[in-house]
Amino acid sequence: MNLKELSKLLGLSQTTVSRALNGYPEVNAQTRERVLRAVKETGYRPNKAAQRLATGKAGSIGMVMPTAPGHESDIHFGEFLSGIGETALRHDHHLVMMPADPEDEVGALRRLAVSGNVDALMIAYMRPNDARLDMLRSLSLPYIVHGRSLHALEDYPYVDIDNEAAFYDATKLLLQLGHRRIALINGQAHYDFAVRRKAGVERALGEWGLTLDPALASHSPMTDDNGLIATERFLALAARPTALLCASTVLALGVVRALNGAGMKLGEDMSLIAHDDVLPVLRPENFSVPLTTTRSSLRAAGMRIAERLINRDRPFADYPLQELWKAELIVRASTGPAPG
Amino acid sequence: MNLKELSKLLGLSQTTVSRALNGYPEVNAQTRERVLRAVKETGYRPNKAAQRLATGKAGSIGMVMPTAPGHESDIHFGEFLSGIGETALRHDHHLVMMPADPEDEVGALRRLAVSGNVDALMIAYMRPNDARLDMLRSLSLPYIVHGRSLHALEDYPYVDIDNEAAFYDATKLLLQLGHRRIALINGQAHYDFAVRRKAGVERALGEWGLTLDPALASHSPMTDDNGLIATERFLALAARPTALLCASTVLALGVVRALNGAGMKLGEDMSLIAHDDVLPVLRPENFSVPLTTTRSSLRAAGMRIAERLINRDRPFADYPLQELWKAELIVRASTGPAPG
DNA sequence: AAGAAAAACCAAAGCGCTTTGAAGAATGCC
DNA sequence: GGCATTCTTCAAAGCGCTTTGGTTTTTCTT
Repeated sequence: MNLKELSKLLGLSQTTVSRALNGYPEVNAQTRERVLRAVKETGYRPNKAAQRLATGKAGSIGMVMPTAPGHESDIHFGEFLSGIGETALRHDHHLVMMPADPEDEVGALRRLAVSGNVDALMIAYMRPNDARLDMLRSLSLPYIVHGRSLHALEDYPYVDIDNEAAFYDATKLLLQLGHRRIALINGQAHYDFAVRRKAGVERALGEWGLTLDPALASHSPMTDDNGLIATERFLALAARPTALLCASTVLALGVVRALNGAGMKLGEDMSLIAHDDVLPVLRPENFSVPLTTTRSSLRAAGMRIAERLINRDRPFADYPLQELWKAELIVRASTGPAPG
Repeated sequence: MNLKELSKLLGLSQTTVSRALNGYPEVNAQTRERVLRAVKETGYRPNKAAQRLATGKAGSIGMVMPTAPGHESDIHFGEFLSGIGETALRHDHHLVMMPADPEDEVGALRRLAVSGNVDALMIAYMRPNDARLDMLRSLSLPYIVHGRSLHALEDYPYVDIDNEAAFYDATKLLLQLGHRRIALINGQAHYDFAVRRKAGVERALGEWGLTLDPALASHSPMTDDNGLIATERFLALAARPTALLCASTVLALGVVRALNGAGMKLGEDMSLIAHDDVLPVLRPENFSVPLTTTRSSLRAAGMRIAERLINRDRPFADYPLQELWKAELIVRASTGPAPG
C-alpha cells in the first residue's frame, strides 16, 4: 500500500493525502479525519526511503562507534550510548552507528556523513587538536561534540564536563588532608579529558608549591587490569605515594585489588579519589570501602546531546552553543589524612 | 554532483555509468576505467536514499537496543554489540539501532522493520515463548535470533550457546568435588538463557538424586550488587550452600565481595563457578582468586550473527539455519572440594 | 448578487538512482 | 560480403514521496 493507492482509494490526490498526513493547514478537518481513518484501516506506512529522497531528511542521528579487533568494548561508551538511545527513542529517531576502526575515525565519520543516512552527527572520545573537528566543520551537517579538543579553535558546539576543575578539586582535597605524594592513574594520554584532568592535578599541586612527579603518573585504557598494574608499580617505588587519583571507577576496581594484595587499607594506608561516570554496574558506594569520587553522569550527557541534535531546528529550542558541566566532589570513606 | 551530471560530463548515459559503478559485465573495460577515474576526480558519491528507493536495499542491519529510564546499560550488551559492529564495519554496512523501552520491544521491532531503514534484523535477550518471534516471522525481512525461545516452535534461525549443557557440566564438577548444597545466582527468570541454565543445574542434581532447593536459587539482573545481595542471603541461611554457580562474572564480582565481607575464602570455604562471556573488563583470571568458569565469547556471537545477516544472499554463504555453541568449562582456583 | 479573498484541492514536476527493453557497433562464420 | 552473434551503449520508465504553482470551491464584503 502506497500513497498512490491510498489516495485513489480515498478519491483524493496524492498531494492532499500527503498534506493531511504531515499536518499541513490547508486541508479540511473532515478530510484529514477521513485520511487518518483510512491509514489506520489499511495500515499504510510512508516509505522512508522515498520520504528521505524527497525531503533530504533522514530522521536519525549518527555516531561513530569505536570498535575494532583487539579493542575492548568500553563500558563507558555503553553507558553514554544508552543515554543517547533513550532520548532518541522518546523522539522517534533512529540511531545510526558507524562502527569504526579507532585508527580511521575521520574516514568513518566522512563515510557516515556522506552516506546520507543521518541528518546530524555527534563525536566523542576527543583528542587534543582533533582532526575530526575539521571534517565536521567542512561537512554541512549539524553536529555536537561530546568533550572538547585542546588547541583547536573553540567555535564548535559541545557538551563537556569540567575535567580540569574536577581533578583540581579532588587534588586539593587530598592536599588539605596532608598528602604530598599523590599519584594519578589517568586514561590514555591522547584523550583530551586525560590531558585536562592531569592539568587540574598539576594546578592544585602547583598552588602548594609541588609538581606532579612523572613517576607518579600513569596513562592507560581504563580497565581494572590497568588500575592494578599502575598501582602495583606505584607501590614498588622507593617513595610510595600516599594517595591516588584515578580517572574511572573501573580503574579503581584494580586499585582496590592491588591494595588488598599488598595488605593495605584503603582510606588509611592509602587514599583514593576516582572519577565516577555513574556506571550502574560500578557504584562507588558499593566498594568494600566506599569511594570518594568526582561525579558526573555519562548517561545524562548522552541524553543531552541527543536532545540537542534532535531539536536542532525546533524554534522553541534555544540551547547554548557550549555547555560545561561541573562534576560534583563526593567524599566517602576512601579518603583520609595522610599516614605518618 | 549526481549521476546525471557525472554522465553528462563523461558523455555517457546514466545507465552505462551506473553499470560501470556497480560492476556489471556489459560495460567496456576502458569505459569503466574512465568512469572510475571521473568518480575519483569529482568525488561523486551515489545518493543512498535514491539507491535505496530504487533497489529496496538499505545496506544496513538493524537491532533493537534495550534501554529505558531506570534500566541499566548492560555491559553484556555492549560486548555483543561490539562484535556486531566490528563485522558490520568490515562489510561496509551500517548498524541501525532502535532504542526501545524493554516493555515494548515488539513494537520497537515492528517500527524498525517498517521504517525501511534496515534490510535484516536481529533480536537478542530472548524469553520463553517470545512474542517477537511471531512478529519476525510475519515480517518479510531476514533475521537471526541470538539465543532461543523455549516453548516456541523452533523453526527460526539462531545462534545460541548450549546454556543447559554449560550449567550441567559446571554443576557436575561441583558434585564430583563433593558439594551437595549448591546455590544458583541466575539472570532474571524471564530470560530463556536463565531458564536453561537452571534446567542444566537441575538435571545434574537430579542425576545425583538431589533437587535444587528454591531457597538456593536467585534471579536478578546481572550486576555486582545483586551478586552481593544474593550471596549474603545464602550465607544467612541455616544450611548454607558450599558452592555457588553464577550466571555472569559481573555477578561474581558481588559474590567475591560478600565472601570477603564474611571472612570466607573462595575455593576453600566456598566454591564458585561463573559463566564467562569473555568481557574484557572482567577477566576471570584477574579475580583475587581466579575463577572457574564456563566460557563462551559474547563478542564472537555478535560477529557471527552480523556476518550471517550481511552475507545472507551471497551464493557462497551456506550457513546452518541454527547454531548451538558449546561453552568451555575452565577450571581455576575458585573451585575446591566441599569443606567438612 | 457580484466581486474579492480565503479555503480546499489537484496535476505534474522533481528527488537521484536502477533497470528494462532496444538499438547501434563490432565481431564471427560460411 | 552478408547475415547472425556478441558487445556496448542508450532512452525512458519506474521507485514512492514532497512540493510548486495552479485551479476550483466556498465564504466574506459591500
